[in-house]
Amino acid sequence: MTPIADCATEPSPWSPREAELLAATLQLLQENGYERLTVDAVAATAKASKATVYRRWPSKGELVLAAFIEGCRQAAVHPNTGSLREDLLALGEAITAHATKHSATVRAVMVEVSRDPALREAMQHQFLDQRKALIESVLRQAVGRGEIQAAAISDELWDLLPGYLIFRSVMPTRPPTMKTVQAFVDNVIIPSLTRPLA
Amino acid sequence: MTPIADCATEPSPWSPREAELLAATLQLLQENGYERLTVDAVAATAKASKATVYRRWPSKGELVLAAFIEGCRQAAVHPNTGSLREDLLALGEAITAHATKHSATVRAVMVEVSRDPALREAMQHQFLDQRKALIESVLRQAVGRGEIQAAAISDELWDLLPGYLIFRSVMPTRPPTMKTVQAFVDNVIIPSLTRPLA
Amino acid sequence: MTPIADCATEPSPWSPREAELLAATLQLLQENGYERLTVDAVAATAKASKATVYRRWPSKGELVLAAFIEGCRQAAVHPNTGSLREDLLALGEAITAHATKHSATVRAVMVEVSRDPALREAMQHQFLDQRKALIESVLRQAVGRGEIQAAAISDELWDLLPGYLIFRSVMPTRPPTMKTVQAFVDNVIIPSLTRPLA
Amino acid sequence: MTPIADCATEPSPWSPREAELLAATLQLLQENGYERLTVDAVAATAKASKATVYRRWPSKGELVLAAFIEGCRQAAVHPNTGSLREDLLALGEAITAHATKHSATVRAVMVEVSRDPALREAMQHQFLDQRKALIESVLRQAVGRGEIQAAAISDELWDLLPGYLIFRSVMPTRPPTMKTVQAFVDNVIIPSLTRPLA
DNA sequence: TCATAAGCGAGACGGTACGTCGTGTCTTACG
DNA sequence: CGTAAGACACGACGTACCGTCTCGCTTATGA
Repeated sequence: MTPIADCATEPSPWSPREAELLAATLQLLQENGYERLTVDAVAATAKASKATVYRRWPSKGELVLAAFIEGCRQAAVHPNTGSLREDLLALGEAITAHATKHSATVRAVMVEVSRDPALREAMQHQFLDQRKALIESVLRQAVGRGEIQAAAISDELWDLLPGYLIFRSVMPTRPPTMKTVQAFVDNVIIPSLTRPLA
Repeated sequence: MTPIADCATEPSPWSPREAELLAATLQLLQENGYERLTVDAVAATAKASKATVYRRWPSKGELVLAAFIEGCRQAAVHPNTGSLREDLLALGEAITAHATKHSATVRAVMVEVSRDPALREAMQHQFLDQRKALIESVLRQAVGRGEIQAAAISDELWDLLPGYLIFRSVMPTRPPTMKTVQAFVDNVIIPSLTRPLA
Repeated sequence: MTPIADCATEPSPWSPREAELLAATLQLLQENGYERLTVDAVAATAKASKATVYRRWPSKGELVLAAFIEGCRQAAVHPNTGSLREDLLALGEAITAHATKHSATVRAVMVEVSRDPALREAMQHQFLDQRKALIESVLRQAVGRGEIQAAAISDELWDLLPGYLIFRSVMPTRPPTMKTVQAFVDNVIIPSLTRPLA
Repeated sequence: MTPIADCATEPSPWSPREAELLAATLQLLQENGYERLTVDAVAATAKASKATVYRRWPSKGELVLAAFIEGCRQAAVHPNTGSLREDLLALGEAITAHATKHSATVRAVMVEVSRDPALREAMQHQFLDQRKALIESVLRQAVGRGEIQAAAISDELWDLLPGYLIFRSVMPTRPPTMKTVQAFVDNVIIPSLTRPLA
């Protein structure tokens, strides 16, 4: 079960200094959560000034979203194991690991994105589109291998795997585990993808 | 295996005055989101004073959680249609309607609950436990009717239906619709519950 | 130098319960100063309820003034030593002792009285008039004994002795002492009263 | 024995912005008294924000004391008429005018200074020391002119003139007038300073 | 002897100011 | 010119106190 990052991860659009600021943001989000994250603290941690931060990201929300997307970009995986089940497990585990580690960030992003259409836009184009493409590519490969039928691929429910796992990460009472991922893949996704179609 | 559809929803633990405050909170949350909700505005809307609010709920987070739970309690449904599919659809649609309407509140609750163990506790005992019991009762009824096997009921994934739908409500880019619910029930949950078991 | 309280001190106009409340007020004023005095604390100290306090004295200001006046009434002296100097020393020392002990109360009374004409009125009739009469009686006795001329008695400066001593009590940097009183009587008041008149 | 009448009043320690804030404070104190003065109103009057006020003066008490001291500094007089009586009248009238105009501030300062040792300290070094020096210089000039004996200068009663006049200003029932000052100087202070010494 | 009312304790309530903190804008001085 | 430092206006937070009020409980008389 070796995830293979052959897929060209597009390069970071950020200068080294900007990457530092985003990393500081991510770290502080992880430590303190969103509400206790202050732009002052981000600047101080990166030994920068608030103006430097605001010059790039005109609001706390944009900063946090940028940090989130950059964090996801860095942690991106492109499993290609030759088996649908293995691909899904790899993907699920990667998502679980990252979302659990950065659950505070995910919650913050949900809040901020819902408040600002521009952020929604950015989220869509800089993150969701890629993720959807990734999942569809995994499924199409499985179709190619004859594991599932093409008609089983749903546009409505393409985010089933990440959606449920992120829900679980974001609910602080029951963070997902590897057992969760396995049960979800074996008992939900595979049955759904291989169900008899009308 | 007693039907519970009409089971007495436990009574509100709040005095009329408190209910007013929670209703005002819920309404303002819906209108403005969590960050733009001010305790002053809650008090003003309910023609109360800030002190009156803080006497009950010592922080904005606790107020919002209480309002959320009370809102869920009032909107609670206990479907008992005699068919698993219909029960799940009814449940899913109720969850979707409520979560879509109150998505800002749900996001806020996720953030607040993750910050305070006491809120986590309250969330668990005053909300999640009931919801889990409700879903298990729906499934057990289906077992009683022979629609599914008892072994298909999973403790790990009991929140599959609400989890995914709430994820969709909370991601502002793709709110769930009735079509989403139907596809999810027919193509994911039912296949999962009726899959061949080892 | 024996101060003699032959002068009929008029009886307290307060019931025992009211006297308790005023005593509690006075004590708390002494301990905490005016700003940290709360009506709640007064009620609690006297094991009464706020309503009981407010029924008698409709505001914190009136309560404090009443407590002040009652305190002065209880500590009143009427020196009659047969010597002007001794009378003045006795009076000055009594004033000094009381005003030093209750300086916080005096400050509070000044503030409150200046804010409310009704309190000003009460202060005038229930306190200042008596005090003025007392001092004039001491001076008139001295006139009778031939110690000073009647013309030396000034209506403009009748409060010279209490005025300066209270000023000193109320300025927290230099509370008056017995030495202050003696110097003031010997070097200021007596020279003033026995100065050559035009 | 150098005349100090025209001595350079030490410059204001405040920036223009700070002076504005203190002026606003002083004006509002005069209009509303201390209790009805709000820091919000001070900030609003000076088109500043509360934080700006609190950055300089960490409490309402410190703000008010600073405003008082600055007000006194601006109104300071250094009489040098060549005659003790005239000097004292000038001083007394200046004190009376200022203390009458700002009686609410004086009362507030007494209360606040008595509550906080740091304020007491500030009051002592930034105000009382100067005032004592001023009076002693007036008296020493009179000694130089042979009007009074050096031994008549008392360290215990140096604040006789301001003390009584401020007492009168602060008691709202009998504010001092020019007649008061004249009577006090002629009938009390001069007799005291020119009394036969042992 | 009992009830009916007056006074009381307890304490919730609306209101208002406090002092704190974070955001996003701006200016100043350095490199 | 970009940056670090940090002041500033704004506005919400959570706390405290005032003066009003509504509850029951007691107690003290009048039927």
